[in-house]
Amino acid sequence: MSSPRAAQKQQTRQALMAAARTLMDGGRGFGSLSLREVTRTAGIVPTAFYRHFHDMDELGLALVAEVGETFRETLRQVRRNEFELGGMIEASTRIFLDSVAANRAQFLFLAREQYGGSQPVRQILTDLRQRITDDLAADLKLMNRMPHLDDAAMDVVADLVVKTVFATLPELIDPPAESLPAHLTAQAKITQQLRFIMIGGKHWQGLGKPEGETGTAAVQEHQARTK
Amino acid sequence: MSSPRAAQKQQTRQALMAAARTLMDGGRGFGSLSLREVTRTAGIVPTAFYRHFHDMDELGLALVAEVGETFRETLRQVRRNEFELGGMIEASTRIFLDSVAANRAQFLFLAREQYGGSQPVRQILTDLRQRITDDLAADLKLMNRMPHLDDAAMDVVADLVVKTVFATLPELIDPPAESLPAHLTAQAKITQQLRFIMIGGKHWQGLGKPEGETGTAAVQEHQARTK
DNA sequence: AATCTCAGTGAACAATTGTTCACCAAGATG
DNA sequence: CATCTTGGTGAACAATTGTTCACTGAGATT
Repeated sequence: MSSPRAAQKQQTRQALMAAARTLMDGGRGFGSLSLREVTRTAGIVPTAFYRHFHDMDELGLALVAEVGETFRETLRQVRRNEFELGGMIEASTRIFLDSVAANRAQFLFLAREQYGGSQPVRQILTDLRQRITDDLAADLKLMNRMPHLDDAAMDVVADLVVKTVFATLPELIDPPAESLPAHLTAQAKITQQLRFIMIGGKHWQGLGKPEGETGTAAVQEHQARTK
Repeated sequence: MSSPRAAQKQQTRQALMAAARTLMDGGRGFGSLSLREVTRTAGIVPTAFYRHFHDMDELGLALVAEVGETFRETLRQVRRNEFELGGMIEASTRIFLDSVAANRAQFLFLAREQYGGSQPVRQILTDLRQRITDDLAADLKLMNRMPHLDDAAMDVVADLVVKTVFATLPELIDPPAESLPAHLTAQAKITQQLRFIMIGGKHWQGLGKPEGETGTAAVQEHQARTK
């Protein structure tokens, strides 16, 4: 047991990542953190940083990998949870929100840097999000709840769901301001929003003619115009 | 005519804002820009900065105000455009995308800083977004397209729409990577996603029992279990 | 027990930062 | 015309930055 040296190293590495997350808690963006600040917060000397990361960017990539792993593990947990039709969204949302609360600092990094980070960080975050979207799309195709949608349309739905979840992260992380306007917890709100999307997918009727709707001509005309 | 002095001042002020936007084009976050960089890019000496802004934060607030005005003006343009039922989303989307393209740097700031910025910047951006959401909610209530939704539910739909639009901004601004996977332009994708949402709102049937759906019992059981 | 590895140290560096101050000169005001 | 206002200048400052280098000493290897 004890400390086989390599363990001590990874411990310091974790301290550096934790230091970066801590500094970001104060509202700062990752890109504005200095190497010296991070080492100072982690309790080591600046030069020791280079024993773990070549760059601040590389630290950023490590943080992405970390939250990515947490995220995907949470999704595995969601998928494992067998769900009945009506309760699926509620159950999934609750599991997800619990995970966000349990790993607040990690998801804070994700929320902050998803569009703000440096180019390499943003690129790898885009990849992570794409993988998540693809997984969700595959799941949606398996459970046959949107019979009118072809695969391409299902991809668009999955993209919308993931987009919504990612865009909701800040609300879930920040102090939710105050008891919200109505009796709307973040949980209730995101649940209802995801349900709107799923219902929309379920009632989609092909080419812009959801039900007794008019306006098909306008749609087709527009699509022709933009072809 | 000529230059009444105050005009020259506002011109320099604009140069400072433009400089900040230009520097952000390189993938940097606003929070990582230095005062000296900005003045250097704007072509003035560092000390002159203080004749216009007390702070870098104050520059950030000015940038928020600018893009906020552009945004709301665009929405006014959307609202002015009389729309037929089927073509409303398409027409609105097109107007919006045109505005984003025409004011790319402004919207880039909005997209990047919506969750990444310093606390004062983020606060005022939250306010801006809330005003936009409220306006949209009011519009949705006027045109009576979702009869089953009460006002609170309509607010949630408006929030979802605005969330989607804001979260889509980065795709609209960055080089769209390459000819997208399928024949999916950004325009077509966001249009279809907004349509999913609107259809979902239209077919909403009250309390979690959208149609011939089962599962209400499961929901209650889960909620009881996690209480 | 002797040797090697390597995570962390501490001094030193050139560069850049935010902010101050006295100063200028062109436009506004009388 | 004389005077005042004020946007922009340039030198100077203490502080902080990223990176280098030679070093140490405890754990790993032999």
